[in-house]
Amino acid sequence: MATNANHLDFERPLTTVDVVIFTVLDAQLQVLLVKRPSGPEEPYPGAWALPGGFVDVDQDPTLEACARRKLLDKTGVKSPYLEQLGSWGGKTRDPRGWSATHAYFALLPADGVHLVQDPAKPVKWLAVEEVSGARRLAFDHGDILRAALERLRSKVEYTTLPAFLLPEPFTLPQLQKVYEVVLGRAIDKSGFRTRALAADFLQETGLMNVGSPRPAMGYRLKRRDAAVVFPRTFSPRNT
Amino acid sequence: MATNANHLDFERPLTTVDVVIFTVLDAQLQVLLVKRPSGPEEPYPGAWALPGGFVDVDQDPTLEACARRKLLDKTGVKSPYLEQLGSWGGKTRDPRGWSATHAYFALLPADGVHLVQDPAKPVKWLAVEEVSGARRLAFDHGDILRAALERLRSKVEYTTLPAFLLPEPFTLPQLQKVYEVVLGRAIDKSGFRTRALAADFLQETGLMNVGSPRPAMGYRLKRRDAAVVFPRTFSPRNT
DNA sequence: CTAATAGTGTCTCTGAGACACTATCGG
DNA sequence: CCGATAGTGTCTCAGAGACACTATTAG
Repeated sequence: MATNANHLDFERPLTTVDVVIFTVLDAQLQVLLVKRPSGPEEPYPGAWALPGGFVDVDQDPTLEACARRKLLDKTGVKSPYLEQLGSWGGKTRDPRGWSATHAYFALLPADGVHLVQDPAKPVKWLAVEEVSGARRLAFDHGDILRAALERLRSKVEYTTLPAFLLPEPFTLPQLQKVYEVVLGRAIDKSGFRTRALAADFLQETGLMNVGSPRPAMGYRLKRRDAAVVFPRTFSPRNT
Repeated sequence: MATNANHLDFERPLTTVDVVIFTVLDAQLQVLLVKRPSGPEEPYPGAWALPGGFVDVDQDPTLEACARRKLLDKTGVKSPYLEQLGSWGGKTRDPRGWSATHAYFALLPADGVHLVQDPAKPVKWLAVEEVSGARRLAFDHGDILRAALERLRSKVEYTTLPAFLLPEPFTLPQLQKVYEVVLGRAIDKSGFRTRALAADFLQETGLMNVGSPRPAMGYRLKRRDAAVVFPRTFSPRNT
């Protein structure tokens, strides 16, 4: 560490990873939130925030591994759909100093999750519509959530992403419901079915009885590692 | 800084910003590269790399401002099209320690650029096809460049992004050439024109003589701050 | 049988691809 | 007048939207 190594001797930003975890519960799109602890030096004590935290240079080999660790910590889920969302960094976003966060977003079926409660940091699902005004999130997590929602809603228009929000096997009517919940509008059944089946990403698993009069065909994903892209987007006429 | 503040007392990753700067020059898509300095403690001495470097917590208010600063340093260009690409971070990507980089990508017309040469760090344009095999980039910049290319090529299919690669005013045949260069294939003229004009993102600036027999209408962008999205993607039949 | 949900068939319309055509310039 | 480039018109076709239709179950 002689003359020339001092060029690393400057202040480094704080580095965190945050994860926007979505699911569909009670026919609503929900996001996982964690309550900030209330120590004297803690920023935003008691406020709700996205799950996340500092990168641990000893424990985390990569950013994505760090995101998966945080996800596993809170939900017990090992391999959900996970995608990088972007990064947010600046002088003022954290009162403790210049900080940069790497944001990921994850999709998972609600039934596979046992929320891991820690008395110091309660965890809960909240419908995304409820996050607003009074219920502001800590840091710039409101911005990050908005960006995640925008990304999700835009991708839902032309990919099979919503399938990752459902436990397998699922029926086409169930899948359509999820599309409608995320998009916030109704979709034509016939078009939806043609499109979904033409995309060739589903495998039949036999008829299922889901409490509705007529049983429906059950399906599971051919591949759980990536979403499939439709040739065109959904979009109502006259818009 | 008593009992409770020590929780910030751990090793922080190195934080950098890198910018993938594209232009079209000599009918080729080119990327700006900087030669790594060759000090004794420098990683990848003499190798070509993306322009970038450490975040300066005193100088940079945000990540994006940091990217713009680096861009201005090398090219003298103040406000090109700039978009976040993603982040790459891990234990092994930089021999100096755990590091995370925030990558941006920029599009600019070649004619507006005076490359700012620094004897210690030469700068040059290189056609993206030339970056490969023997000409490996420093760090994981090869991966970052690949991701930027993928993002650019995919967006070119359904947005007006390539317009940011041309000096204004430009003609539709010129714009079409840029699309073809980026996509690496020919596009039908008639379809291209209908589509471009229907997107309503161009403003006529009068006929231009560009050395071809017949003068063509010149155009400039109605808005330089964002790309416009087409209703469908380009894509040849039978694919 | 009826109600309710699953699943299909048919018509239309938009917008892209292919390609032949016309228009306008320099020499 | 000719060659070259700018710009237009016409046909077709894929795939989404709208919506009426049939199928299968529970009670």
